Amino acid sequence: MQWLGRAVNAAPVRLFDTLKREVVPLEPVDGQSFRFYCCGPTVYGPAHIGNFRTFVMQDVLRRVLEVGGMRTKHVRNITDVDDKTIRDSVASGRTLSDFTSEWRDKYHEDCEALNCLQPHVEPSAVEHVPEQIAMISELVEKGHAYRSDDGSVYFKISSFPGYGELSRLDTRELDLGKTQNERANSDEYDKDNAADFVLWKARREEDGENFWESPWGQGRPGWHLECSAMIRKYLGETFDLHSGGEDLVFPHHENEIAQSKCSCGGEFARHWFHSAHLLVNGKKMSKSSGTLYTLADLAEEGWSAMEVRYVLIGSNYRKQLNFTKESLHAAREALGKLAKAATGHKAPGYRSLLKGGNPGVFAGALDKLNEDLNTAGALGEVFANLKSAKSGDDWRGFFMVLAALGLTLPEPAAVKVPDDISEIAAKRWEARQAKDWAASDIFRDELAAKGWVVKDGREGYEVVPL
RNA sequence: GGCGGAGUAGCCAAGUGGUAAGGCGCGGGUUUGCAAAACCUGUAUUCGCGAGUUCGAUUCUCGCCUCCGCCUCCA
Repeated sequence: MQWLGRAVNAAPVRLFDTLKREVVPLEPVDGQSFRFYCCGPTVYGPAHIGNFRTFVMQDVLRRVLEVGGMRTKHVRNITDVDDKTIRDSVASGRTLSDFTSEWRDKYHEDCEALNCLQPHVEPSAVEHVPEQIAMISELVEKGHAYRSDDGSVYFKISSFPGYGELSRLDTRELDLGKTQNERANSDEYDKDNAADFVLWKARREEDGENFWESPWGQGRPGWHLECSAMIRKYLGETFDLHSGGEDLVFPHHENEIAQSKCSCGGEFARHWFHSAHLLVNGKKMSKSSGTLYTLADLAEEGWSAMEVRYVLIGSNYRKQLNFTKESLHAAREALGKLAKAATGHKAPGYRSLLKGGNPGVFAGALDKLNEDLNTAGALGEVFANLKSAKSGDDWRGFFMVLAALGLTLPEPAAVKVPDDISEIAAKRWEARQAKDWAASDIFRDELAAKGWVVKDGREGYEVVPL
């Protein structure tokens, strides 16, 4: 095992495996590094906080593994060719790459603001079309896929007995009758079986110039296949873990398993990690109800990305999270409390924390994280032990937990106070010294009217924005 | 209709077969000219409802109620 340091007494990291439906220990299959794949964003618009719940939890998983002493190889793709990216780029009169690169860059900015570690590899779907064509060819050759009359290629589900294992399709009841009718009416598909899914989509008028040459004619790869091809290239036929939002279990991940196992064999993903969706005010986010928040939306209201992150890790990843403004406020207060408690203690760099060590009174918090990423439990442990943190080990442990959670503490207000404001504040202080309470109160009201509030201390005062 | 998940104090939320972490909010106190801030402190005899198993259940079993999500190339 290529262990880095390991936290003293740290338990091995265990995680709920969506496929096995139980909490299992995570160990790298190659004994070197834990290799995992995350389904990344489709870059056709700004990512919303629901997307980021998934990405942040994946980031926490990686951090917990690394802080626990394990090496990782993290691959997360960018989906930059699919129905939506093509549709919207054509509509805006821009080239696909020009259009998607704008949103990809914005997404990167958001990831950085949320303190998400960069994946080691971030492959773009559009740059791996040859790999995808090669995989489809194999599937056709092996009898797992067929070309339809219009030049599309479909995966033949009946050729893969294992289909449906991840999503328990055997106990599900696919409403095939309904599906078949819809498809028949839509005149869009030409499949042997209604459940067969597309690997290669034949070129259509509305796709514009977005097509590639293939053995089956001009067209473009199907969405499900992109991930399979990139995984094969960067992680191989058998790797440690695959993750994404819970909505991807079926059909996306189910289809990936079918494609990958049928084309190249191997075990594919040994473990599956899915995070539940985020709700806003108790309901599914939606544009129409105005609850589809982006980081930019929340920043306009004064909320920082770190406050958002705190909310996102505030509850169990397997449960739906109800996001509210009140929870953002609670996050702000909690982060401020942590920052205050840690005053005078400098956070070591992330890499230096990976050397392990004795986490002192915060060992329990790390244990919580190691047991199925219990982020809420870990935060509870942190607060419960905050007052008893004394030694160097204790504070190192404190920062190990924060590093595993990916939290950074707010700097003590580095706000610039305008001259006129500080002048009024100074006058108020003078009045107070002279015990001229009437004048003092007038100055205080004046400051409040301009949006500032004074905090008095024993030796002096501080002016902060309201 | 099928599948999955959830119901714990005003809100968010952890957890366990042995009697409820933590955060926000709120109450009280110290401090303050009064506030704010800060600090101290209090805050669920009870874990949706009803049975059952057990010495004992919030935690296990069964039934019921309510809510949410998925089954449309939405993380």
